[in-house]
Amino acid sequence: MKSRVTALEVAERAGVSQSAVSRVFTPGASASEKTAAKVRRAAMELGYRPNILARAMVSGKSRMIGLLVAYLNNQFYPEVLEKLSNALQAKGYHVLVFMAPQIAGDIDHVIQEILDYQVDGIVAASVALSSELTNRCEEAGVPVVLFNRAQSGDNFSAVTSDNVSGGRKLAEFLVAGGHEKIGYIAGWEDASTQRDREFGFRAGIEMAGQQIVAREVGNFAHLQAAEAARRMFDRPDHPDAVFACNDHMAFAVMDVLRFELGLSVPGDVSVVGYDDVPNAAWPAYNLTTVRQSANRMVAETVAILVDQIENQNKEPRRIALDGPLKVRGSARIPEGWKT
Amino acid sequence: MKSRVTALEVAERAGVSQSAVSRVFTPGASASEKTAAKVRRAAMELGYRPNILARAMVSGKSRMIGLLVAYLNNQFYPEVLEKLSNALQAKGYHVLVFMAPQIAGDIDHVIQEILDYQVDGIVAASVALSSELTNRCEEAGVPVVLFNRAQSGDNFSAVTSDNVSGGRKLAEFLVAGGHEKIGYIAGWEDASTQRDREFGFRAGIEMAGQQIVAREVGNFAHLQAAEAARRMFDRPDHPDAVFACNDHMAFAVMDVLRFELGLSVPGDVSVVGYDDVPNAAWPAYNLTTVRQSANRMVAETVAILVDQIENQNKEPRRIALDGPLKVRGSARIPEGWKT
DNA sequence: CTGAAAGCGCTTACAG
DNA sequence: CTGAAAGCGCTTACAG
Repeated sequence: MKSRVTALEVAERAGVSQSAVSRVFTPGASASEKTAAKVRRAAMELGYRPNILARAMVSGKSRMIGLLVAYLNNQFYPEVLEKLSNALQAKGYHVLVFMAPQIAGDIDHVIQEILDYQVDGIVAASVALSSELTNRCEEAGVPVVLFNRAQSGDNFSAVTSDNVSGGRKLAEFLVAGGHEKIGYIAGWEDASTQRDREFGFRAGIEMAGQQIVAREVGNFAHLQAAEAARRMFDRPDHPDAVFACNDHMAFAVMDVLRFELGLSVPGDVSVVGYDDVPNAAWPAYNLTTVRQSANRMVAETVAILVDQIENQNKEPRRIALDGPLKVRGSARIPEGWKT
Repeated sequence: MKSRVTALEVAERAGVSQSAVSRVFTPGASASEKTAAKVRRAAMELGYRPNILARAMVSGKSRMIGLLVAYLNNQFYPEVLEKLSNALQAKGYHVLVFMAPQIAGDIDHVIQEILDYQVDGIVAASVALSSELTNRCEEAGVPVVLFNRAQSGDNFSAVTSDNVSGGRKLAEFLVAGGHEKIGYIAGWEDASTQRDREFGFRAGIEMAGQQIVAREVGNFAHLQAAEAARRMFDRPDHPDAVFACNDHMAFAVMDVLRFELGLSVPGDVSVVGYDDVPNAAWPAYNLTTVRQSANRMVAETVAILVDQIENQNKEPRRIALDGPLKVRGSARIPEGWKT
């Protein structure tokens, strides 16, 4: 193991100064074509590549973005990670991944660790940050984007879909389908997505003069959603429709209804979800849901991050993207609602 | 944005030298309890945390592991990423993620980028590396572990399941189930997992005096697997059983059989897969498969990596973990095979 | 355009 | 145990 080639070695071989080597490898720096050629030649022969960490030290830019993520078993997040990583890669950044701890209090530690790596920005997916933490990030000059989670406070940006509107659309759809006993399976109660989707859903139901007749908590988890479905549906007077707060839970609900309780979906019960993960379109589920575009959310996230990093723009931005209803066979489809 | 607190500032406030501060924050370094107390106090008051990048420069250890990954839409990989990240986090390392480009030739560039970040090790999941690249990594003293892919060459480690044995088990299972027209849907032909699983599967089939009667290529992709299923089954003399080279493809195959071609699974056709991703156990699919334990594979990967990094152990290791057959309802179950 | 010098924030021999 | 000094591999004013 011979250690890495250094800029100084390249400089010596090319017969120029270390500064010259640096300039040739720094886009936009001034170097004559003649010098550049000599340097590039020597670098090639020696197999030289600049040490990004050293560059980061002096420039103060690590070109790393910290990503804090939970719920990787929910298909939405792998998609987000893939797209985020690709979009960032295209801009010369890379993602340093941190799994969010189960205990909310431990999240602060992890954010500190992320900061220790001198990342240029942070994306926090589906986690809440204490205001103390967002303050620390602000002091450190590290922009933070909350992804798929909103939160009060004003020193960070947030990108979500319009969860209230999405919830309302689902309510209107179920009401139009003639349902009169509508249930709701909640996500994690502290999550803004859970609260907003439920708020919009209830608003839509109440607008039609109805009430939600049953409510259980599934905490965005497969097993807990299945339990919730059992409690809600293993009884004669069960609802005739249910909104599971995300697709990931809706799949568990559909499986319980069909394979444990012998109920037909959508014959006996209409099921709808939220996210439109790839699975939702698979025939086995064919789930009616609200599309939350990972593509668009990631694009907004990257745009905000890069703007804040490269233009020192300190203005936090809140984005709530509208998501269309995807009407599919897991629910009774009212006349004229087919998409 | 006030810039970060430095060790020197802490030293001044604590009335000690910069070296003393460094020692207090370096596990195992010698500092008196008295000094340590003063330093810790000053650090706390100032909100000091060591700059990991600066530490990395002088120590030569970045505590970052580069992960090159493709196929994030295959549920196996999010699970791997989550577990790998957690296991590494527990050892004080973190994962820098790079998405593998579609074009095989571009993979070399990406590995170079990974190396530029001075990672302490590399995990390449489901991608092949040119021997030139593994040589570069070796020269740079960066251990490489191929994950879920084997390859000839001798300067890197590899962790897989025993794909040959797994393929054979599936063949024996299908033969025992009385199937006489067995088909195979291949993954990406260049992948060692594809080759090994097919090899084992064929061996098992031939051991029973049979031959594979149909073969199509699904390239490990959902859409292409669906196409492959259509070609194979949209005809009267279709196979009575099929092995899709991974679960991700098997789901697509099952959906096509049931919802497009009106075939019953397992009534008309038995379907088996490989991986045992979470979805496989869901009632909608209930897929018979070979368990490839992300947990165990990740544990081996981390053990190898950490050993090579921390003990300068240069010995490459190849691990092929045995995976049990998970017998489930997507296939006709022979007497006594229920697990 | 180019080079010598300083410095990014640490750690690590080396003396004491 | 502790401090002064050197150095990790770069970039960036500063002169020329």
